[in-house]
Amino acid sequence: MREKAKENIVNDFYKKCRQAGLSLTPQRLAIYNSLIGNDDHPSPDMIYKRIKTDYPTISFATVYKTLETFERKNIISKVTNLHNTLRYDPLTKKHHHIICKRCYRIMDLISKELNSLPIPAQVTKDNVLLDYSVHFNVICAECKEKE
Amino acid sequence: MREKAKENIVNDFYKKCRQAGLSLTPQRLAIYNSLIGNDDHPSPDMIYKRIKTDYPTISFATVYKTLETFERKNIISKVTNLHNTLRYDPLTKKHHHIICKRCYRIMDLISKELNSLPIPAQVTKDNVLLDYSVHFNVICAECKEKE
DNA sequence: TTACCTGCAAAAGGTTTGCAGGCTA
DNA sequence: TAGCCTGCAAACCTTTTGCAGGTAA
Repeated sequence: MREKAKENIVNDFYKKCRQAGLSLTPQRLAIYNSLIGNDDHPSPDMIYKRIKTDYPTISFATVYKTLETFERKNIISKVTNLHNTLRYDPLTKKHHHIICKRCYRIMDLISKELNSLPIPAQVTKDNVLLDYSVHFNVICAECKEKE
Repeated sequence: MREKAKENIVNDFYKKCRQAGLSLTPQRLAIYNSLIGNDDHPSPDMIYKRIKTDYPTISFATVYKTLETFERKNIISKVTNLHNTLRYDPLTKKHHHIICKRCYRIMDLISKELNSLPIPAQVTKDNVLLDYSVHFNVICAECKEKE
């Protein structure tokens, strides 16, 4: 059963690569596996460390490049669109953000409706909820123009 | 009128600092002003550059420390809780995230209700909407335990 | 065989830290 | 005056880049 599940993951991966026009390499499979096998949303560094045991010569460059490729081909997703640098906001009251995925422009969005969403039980079950906000990922007018 | 508005901002700032038990310094006022005067959610680097003209000896350390202090005292807010490093997710279908503000643990949240929110007109007015997700900022069980 | 992929090393950003001197209250 | 704040410089961590050699198809 366990073996079967593993095999399915490998087959899935092969299929996804073929569809995306990507070469199959052991390194890529290892990186994919280290993501699929965990729900901890790893950083490149965490992935590098997990793989290092089986692939002692793996490099950070490969990890970074592979993750970026996977994301571009929609095989995985990136949680952190605004990781590049800290960004601050003078607005401290509850609000939401519209974020351009190309230029990282951030726009405030004040919306009564979004301020009173139903909170899923899973959120408050084990955690103390501080606040929440909705992120709208967009391509802004200016970036759309350019494309 | 203009002068009056400026004066109000300064008074506001003084009040906030007093309430927070912070010393008033010209640098802090300058940093605060550079945020209040703009809705572009600046990075520390952008703030540094804006202030450099009036305060040629300002340092990055001061900008970083001041911004962190302001945020801790709720005078401003940080847009990017997950800027520390890239984080990836094998889940590509629409979902949401529960994020611990202390340890940066990220948990997936799948919710039908949250998948069909009303989209405010402001979002689609000028931009192409790609997707959206709700971020729940929490203190997770483990971190709560520690505090 | 060809194009793509990997690994190395160096460089480039962005952020943090420690400390000495200066300023606010 | 005491304690907090600033500015400098160095260190640190994460990410990117260019290139030479290797591998998948």
